[in-house]
Amino acid sequence: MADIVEVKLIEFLKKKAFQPGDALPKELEMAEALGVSRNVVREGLSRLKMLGLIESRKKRGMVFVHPDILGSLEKVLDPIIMDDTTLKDIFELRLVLEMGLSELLYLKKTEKDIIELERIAKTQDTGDNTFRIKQEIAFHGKLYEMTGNETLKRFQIMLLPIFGYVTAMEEQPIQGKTNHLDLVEILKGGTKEDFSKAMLEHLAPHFNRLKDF
Amino acid sequence: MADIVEVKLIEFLKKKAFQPGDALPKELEMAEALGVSRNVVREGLSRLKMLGLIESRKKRGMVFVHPDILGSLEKVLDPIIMDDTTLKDIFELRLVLEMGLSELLYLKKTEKDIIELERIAKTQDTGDNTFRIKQEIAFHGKLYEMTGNETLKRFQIMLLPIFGYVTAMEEQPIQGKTNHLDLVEILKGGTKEDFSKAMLEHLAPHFNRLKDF
DNA sequence: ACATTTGATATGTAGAACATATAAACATTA
DNA sequence: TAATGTTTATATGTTCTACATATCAAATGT
Repeated sequence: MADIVEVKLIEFLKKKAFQPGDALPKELEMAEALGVSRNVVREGLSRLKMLGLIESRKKRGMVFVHPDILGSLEKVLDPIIMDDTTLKDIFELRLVLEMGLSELLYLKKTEKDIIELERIAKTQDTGDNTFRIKQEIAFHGKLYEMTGNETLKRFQIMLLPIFGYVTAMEEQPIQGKTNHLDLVEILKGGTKEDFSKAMLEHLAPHFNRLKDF
Repeated sequence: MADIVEVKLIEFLKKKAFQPGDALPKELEMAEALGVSRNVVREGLSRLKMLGLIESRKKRGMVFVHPDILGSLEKVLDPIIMDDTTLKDIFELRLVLEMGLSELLYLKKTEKDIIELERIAKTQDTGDNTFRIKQEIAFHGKLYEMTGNETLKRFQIMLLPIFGYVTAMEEQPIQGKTNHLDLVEILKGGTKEDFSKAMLEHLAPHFNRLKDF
């Protein structure tokens, strides 16, 4: 019945429209008000703490903070403990994000970004597989970074293990016929539509993989 | 220091490669093994329970289950308690998803889906604002549903309040020059590229909104 | 052979006690 | 007076004990 307390606490926070830094009632008061032991209240508070909704400071009490919405997701987004269906869903989600990025990229890209992106793309692709993956991560990570959307970027980083897990299943990595340098060239002078098309070609091997699931 | 216990428990789960249904050691054993009181262990377990990593049954003990990765996100994804930057990020994320959907849609769409989608789109648009929003939700919700990706669909549902909150800021709703029926028509006979373009036009008012933040 | 009772066991809840850190009030000194 | 050091009250952190409750499993009775 700590679940109930948890829900009530969250409702309480939303209802009162707390500002960051505002202090919550003390544990004993809550326990009394809800008719449960301090122990149960602490369990509820502990969960909110993990969700990043509150922080506790001795003597001050619990204070409300703006939640770190991705914090909790981070803890469970691990391919080892996920079921296969969700794994596929997440893999697909990543591809959808990647495809949808074009519009934002063309809104926000700067000269400086593109130069940096080109530098990353030009890094020699040795035969080493772990290096290739690193380079892949760097390039696509930079794309997300260019959007200036921190949440999006963090989300992408969290998705990497999933991506790695799925792609690691195959021995011989299949390259799309459009590579990173092609993408950079389009970003320099081409249209959004060209970029979308090129990105699709670049991701084609992954889209094909969806059918195997 | 329940944080430490939480991390250790999660590590433990990942390390042991638990199968769903497997029982964890009992609370007292863990407490002893970790050198803390049963209370602290319970706090940690309580958090895992909230993350959907474990379920507890009396006498049986705690059993591992495949996590509901979006469950925890659901609890904190509320515009009231989010900071403005994150709010904008999430709003943007939704647009990115919507734009990236085309590829999946063209992979998975069926005759039946399109008929249903057309039915939704044809529902008369009365002047009523709340109705218009409902209809908007129904249409775009159906698009996500058509992908067959349950995680994606759930995610989209969670994003709705954010979308509603942001769009509610303006009094007079601005319609894009491409409407739902146009999109359906393209889905019937047009190409992916046409669809992407049309979707962009449809979402144009929202993309414009990004500049105001 | 089947239904019932009983007991053992692991989680759930409660309450008291003490530890610890710290904000605020108070006292001390230059 | 202002700066600094000390005390004190207080809210969270941790531990321990006791009991409630549900349920699996074995013993018992029909």
